[in-house]
Amino acid sequence: MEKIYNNQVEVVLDIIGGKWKSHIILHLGNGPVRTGELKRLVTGITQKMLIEKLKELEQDGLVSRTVYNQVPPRVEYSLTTFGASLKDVLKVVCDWGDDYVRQRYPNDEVIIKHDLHR
Amino acid sequence: MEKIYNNQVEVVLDIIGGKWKSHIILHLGNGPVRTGELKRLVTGITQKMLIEKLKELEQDGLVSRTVYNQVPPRVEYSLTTFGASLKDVLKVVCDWGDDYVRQRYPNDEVIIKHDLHR
DNA sequence: CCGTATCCTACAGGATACTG
DNA sequence: CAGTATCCTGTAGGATACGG
Repeated sequence: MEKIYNNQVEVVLDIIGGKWKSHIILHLGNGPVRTGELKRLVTGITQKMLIEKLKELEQDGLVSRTVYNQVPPRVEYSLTTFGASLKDVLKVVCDWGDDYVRQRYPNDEVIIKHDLHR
Repeated sequence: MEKIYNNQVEVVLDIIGGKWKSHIILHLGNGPVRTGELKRLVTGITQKMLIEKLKELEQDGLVSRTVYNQVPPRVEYSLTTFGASLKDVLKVVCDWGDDYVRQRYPNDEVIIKHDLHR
């Protein structure tokens, strides 16, 4: 069953679109992160959404999941090569978003909670 | 009333997210386009969605709308400076999406209807 | 600590018909 | 030709509770 997109941007939107995925990817930049730590980093996300989105990112080849057989359980997530390259692209997007907000909303009408990349 | 985002990527997703906006922006690249022509270019979009998304893009400062007082009515849309710069960013996104699809789905499991930028 | 299962709600997106 | 007004539906996302 083929997937059909109008253009390549839609492919990327399908991968990082929605409320949480970009935030997750940007927090996976510095090496492996445990599930609980990630939940703490991605402010406001529920466990259900975190696991769900991580699973989707894994299926799309952007995130790898490592399980350590120990008690208590330990699971770590990190970016794959694909994920890392996408993160570089997101950096470009971030920079544009930054300029956009600064120029268009110079008086804090728009608030960025986690000001990344600058 | 302030808007709050987790990161700058969300700002951009708010602007170009959804099913149609990226497609519209990419088609507004080559100068002004009339409404009807745009509807023809953006395959499958309904009139309601087209107008709705154009209005949102205009409010976000990415698209400008020019009305010519004549009969029959003539309305043209084009990218603003902001819109044009965003289009350059989308080009980077497109390129990544292209590589991604080529490497991960080399056998046409994924189809791009409008193969842009290459 | 990590993941799953239910249930629920809001809203993006679509079909269609109408106006100037 | 360009735009508006209704009505409808699928699904992303959230609250909550449970299990290994």
